[in-house]
Amino acid sequence: MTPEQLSASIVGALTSLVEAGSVVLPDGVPAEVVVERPKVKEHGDYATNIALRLAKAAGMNPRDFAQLLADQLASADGIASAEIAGPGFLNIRVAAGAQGALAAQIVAAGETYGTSDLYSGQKVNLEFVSANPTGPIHIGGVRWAAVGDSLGRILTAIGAEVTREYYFNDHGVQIDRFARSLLADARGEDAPEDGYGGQYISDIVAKVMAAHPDVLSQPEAEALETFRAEGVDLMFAEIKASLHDFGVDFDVYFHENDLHESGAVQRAINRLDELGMMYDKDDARWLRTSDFGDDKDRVVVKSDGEPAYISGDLAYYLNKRERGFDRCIIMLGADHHGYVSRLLAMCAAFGDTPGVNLEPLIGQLVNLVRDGKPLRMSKRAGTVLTLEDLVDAIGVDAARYALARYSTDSTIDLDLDLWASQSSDNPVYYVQYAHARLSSIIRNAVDLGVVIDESTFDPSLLTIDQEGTLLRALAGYPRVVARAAELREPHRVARYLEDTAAAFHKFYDVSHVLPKGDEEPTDLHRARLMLVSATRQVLGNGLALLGVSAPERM
RNA sequence: GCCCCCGUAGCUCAGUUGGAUAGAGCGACCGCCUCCUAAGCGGUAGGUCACAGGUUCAAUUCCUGUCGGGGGCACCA
Repeated sequence: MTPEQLSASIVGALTSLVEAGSVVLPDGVPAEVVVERPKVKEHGDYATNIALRLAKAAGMNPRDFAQLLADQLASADGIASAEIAGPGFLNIRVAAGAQGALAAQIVAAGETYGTSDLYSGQKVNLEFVSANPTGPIHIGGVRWAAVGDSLGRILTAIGAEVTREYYFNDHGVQIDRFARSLLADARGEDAPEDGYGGQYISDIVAKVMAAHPDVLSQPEAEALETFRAEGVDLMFAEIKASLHDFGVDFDVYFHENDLHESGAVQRAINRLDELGMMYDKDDARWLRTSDFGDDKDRVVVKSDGEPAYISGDLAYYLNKRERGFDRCIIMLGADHHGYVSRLLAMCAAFGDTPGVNLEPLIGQLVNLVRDGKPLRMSKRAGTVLTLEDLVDAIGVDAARYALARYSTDSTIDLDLDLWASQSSDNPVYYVQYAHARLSSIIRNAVDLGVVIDESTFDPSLLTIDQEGTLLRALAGYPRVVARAAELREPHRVARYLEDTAAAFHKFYDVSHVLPKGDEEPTDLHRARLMLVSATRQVLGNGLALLGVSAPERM
């Protein structure tokens, strides 16, 4: 009995009541009924407030409505009891056998347990990180690497066809600054006022000069071009490698420069022109973004004839749509939130639906703390904490988990001392430890010759509270995955795993799964082993959605 | 001035179609290993859910305002 099945039973009961004429529902019977797991054990295995919600429309007292529903439900399969409580809640207890059967279903489903087809047939473009190739990925971008990649896995789990994409800003003045910074370093000069500094600059210079020993004797413009082209390539290779080591690989690395060189920018502008969205003023070309909620119109082509930054985004968005993506999700830091309204306006100007075809997600920033004091980063001074620094300090699993377990609406403080301490304070160990314990039980079961399959599994033997709680936690997994996907909130998966790991640890503490000593295996041992197998499957599936390893031993 | 996010236990944070007695980890205190991994479990202590109104049978949740913290408001990218 899963929450979905219970929901269906309640809908069935409502339908019966309506058909019998016992109740009148002007708006019809709802397609599904939300059931929740009560916080208090006395409130049963599941509870629903559907009687409270429908009573007014039915013109009935909520408790009377609930009573009718309870009587109807009492005869339904797998339901042990349904009681009315408070103003009209319905507290439901599930028959032991009906609940335990889920364990075998999970084991049979394996890696597919929790997946669905909610987004099947949808092509989703997920753009994240997209850090400029003027330096290593710093801590701000790492949050998006962890959250974005996890969101990609979660959307895939609900059936979407996901393309992970990295927009590579290799066009514009920041690249010129980068090239000038490299040249200055090669000449032994200080970094330019608006340039970049740090050890990584010197490292790149050394590589470029090794490949082009004569670069400093080239004319200025030529030397600058050599440093630009080589430097960007080296930087980009380094970024890709860091992300790969972090478990994040993109399907497409899109170069902004290509949009300008291929004429895609001009085509996008022409399209908007045809749609009547462009106008000329003060020698510049403007897009009517204020018609679609932006504060003001935006310059697309500057008065000097150069395309403004937004022109690349116009072309890039159009390009994504032409590649067949129904949904283009872009993950941006809070320092870019001011850009959201014009992106949405741009989407609308193309005649698309903002929030559907284009969906910018804003996440708050990550602060670094050391010795209780905030750490100031400066790109110019080179005091940047990079993705690799973070991984060196706390490892990939802890880093990914730590960054993915918080709502992206919250600014997070990352205490370097705490995370570097590798202490067991980190919740990722709690979940991983549960998985390792489960794996250990399964290994021992094999050694003891205890085997379980559907034919020898008696779900009605899983009767104690901790088994029921664990089973209900496992039953909730598909819904958590669906909610995490629809709300774009991977942290829900992490929190769910912590709850489920806790339910398992509590079960482990009170019930011994395997025979002790020379005890003969019983049906109860086998039933619990099935529950253990199902739990390991769910924790493993969930950790995979976060890109965190599920260790067999710790 | 305008826009976005946040304000819940000492700390870090969960809590969505609005529900019952407010949740977890860490920290503090007291317990539990002759038995499958003690990186675990049980218990105690700790709260005006920032504040004030409003909607509702019901508000931490929705609306308005105030205060506090953070981040933004270019013919820069």
